[in-house]
Amino acid sequence: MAMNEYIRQLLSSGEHDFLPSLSVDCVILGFHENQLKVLLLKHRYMDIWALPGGFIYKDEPTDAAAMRVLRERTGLNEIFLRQFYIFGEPERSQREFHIRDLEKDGINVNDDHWILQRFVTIGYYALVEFSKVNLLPYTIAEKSMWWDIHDLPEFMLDHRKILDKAIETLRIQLNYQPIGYNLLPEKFTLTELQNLYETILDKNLDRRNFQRKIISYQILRRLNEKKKGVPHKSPYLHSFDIEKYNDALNKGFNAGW
Amino acid sequence: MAMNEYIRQLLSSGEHDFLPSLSVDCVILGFHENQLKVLLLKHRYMDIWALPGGFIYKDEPTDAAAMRVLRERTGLNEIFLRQFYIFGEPERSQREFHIRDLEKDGINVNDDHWILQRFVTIGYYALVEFSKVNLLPYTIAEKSMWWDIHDLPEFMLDHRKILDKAIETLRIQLNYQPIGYNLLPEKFTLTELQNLYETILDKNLDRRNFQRKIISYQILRRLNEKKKGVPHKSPYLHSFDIEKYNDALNKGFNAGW
DNA sequence: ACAAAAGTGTTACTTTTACACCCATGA
DNA sequence: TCATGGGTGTAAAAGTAACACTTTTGT
Repeated sequence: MAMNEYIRQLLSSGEHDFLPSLSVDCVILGFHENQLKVLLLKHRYMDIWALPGGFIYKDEPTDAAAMRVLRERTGLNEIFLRQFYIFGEPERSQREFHIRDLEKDGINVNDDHWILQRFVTIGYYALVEFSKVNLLPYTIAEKSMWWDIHDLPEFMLDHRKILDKAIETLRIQLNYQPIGYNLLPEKFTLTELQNLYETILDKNLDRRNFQRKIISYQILRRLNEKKKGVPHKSPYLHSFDIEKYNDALNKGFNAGW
Repeated sequence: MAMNEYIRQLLSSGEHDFLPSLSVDCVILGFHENQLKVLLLKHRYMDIWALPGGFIYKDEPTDAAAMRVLRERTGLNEIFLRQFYIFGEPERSQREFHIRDLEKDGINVNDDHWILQRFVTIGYYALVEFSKVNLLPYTIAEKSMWWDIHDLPEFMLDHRKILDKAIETLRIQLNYQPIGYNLLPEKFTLTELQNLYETILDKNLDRRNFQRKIISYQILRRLNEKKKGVPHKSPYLHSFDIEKYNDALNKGFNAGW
């Protein structure tokens, strides 16, 4: 079985290849059918789910490691990726977790094996365009799947906490940064953008006020094109003015003081 | 020489005691004479300065490690401490740095010694009440000193980048969080608080507007007491309503959306 | 023709900004 | 008594919030 082979390989070469004690975990968020989705991997023996994560090569920047994990899972490159927190509690449970799993794999490891050591994990979140993602096969997990943010399964270890922290961070950043590029398709309607905001904030916004405000940021271009095939009046399509969008990402809105 | 002894000890027991590849660095900020100050340690052979940093014990939460570093340097406990970024580039220069220094110490280490490996560092910032700090002797540095944020020396490695990132983070957080507790004495004037804001933001604020806004947050109590011995009209003293202050820390101001 | 989302403006209210005078104190 | 920072209010401007009707489209 490929998975088993993969694990054996990882276990034997990992100590040599990877930074010890450190991992990355990615909260990969996509937007689909007006709902925010997160990509999770199923544990190989239990019906619990984990964030896609991985280790860091000894000469690899941590950001690059997170990007690599992302690429491995989604096939996407150059997506929006940002570290948001480090989870550095000594998690005792991880140890028992691994031992139990490896036993079921028919693999024995020494008690001081690197995989059993404590890991500090760097949390990254990524915003991806749902429609562009092809879930790639992966050897370490049985299955990967998008989950609605409002309807989540049981999580492995503290991964629920990591996800919650990512969304909390995103919610705060919404107040001084634009969002949407990488989460929405190239062309989108203002209502779609508003739905994204509403989903992240988990509250309703007034349509006209939302439009006025978002337009005042000057990061949008209204196209001479309307969305076709929708059951009602055709809305205008918009796209981001990527230069101004990136400007806004750097400078931020709402100085406050 | 105590420093040398300390280093030998650290080098020999470190691999056993500490998480490999990971360190913490603390940006310790204090406020004094209306200026924001940062605590730096002098390198033992060169006239360059470093952030106080340290390693993480194998069973120690990363936050606790940062707190410990802080305590070792300032004698303070229970201060405001927050992780703000991870610096995870493979920094090649560190290696040559250590080799050169240890040579001067008359210490030889193997090429694969743990101290020569790549370290990912977790950046923490701390806000401390300047007047309460007693700079404690420390064996690894020749000298420690408060530096004005606007007048800084040459830094070791990428520590300048870490400091800049800490201040940038602080500046952003000022827009949705209160600040001042732990940086100001128990009783302070509104002007002192305003000076703190002005220093962090690096710009001037209107006195009346500042007061109106800060009072509207309802985190302050005006005391029936005035500051004495100042060369002009005695200003009222204020203190934080710590319950409301902490509430505000959790909930945040300026929702924006 | 009907149901449903899209487009659009105005008014009241709140918040922010800009600005100036008198007062209290120590030197 | 003088110099200096402290205390205080208001008016104009900007921004935010609340709200409703007409248009367009697919069915």
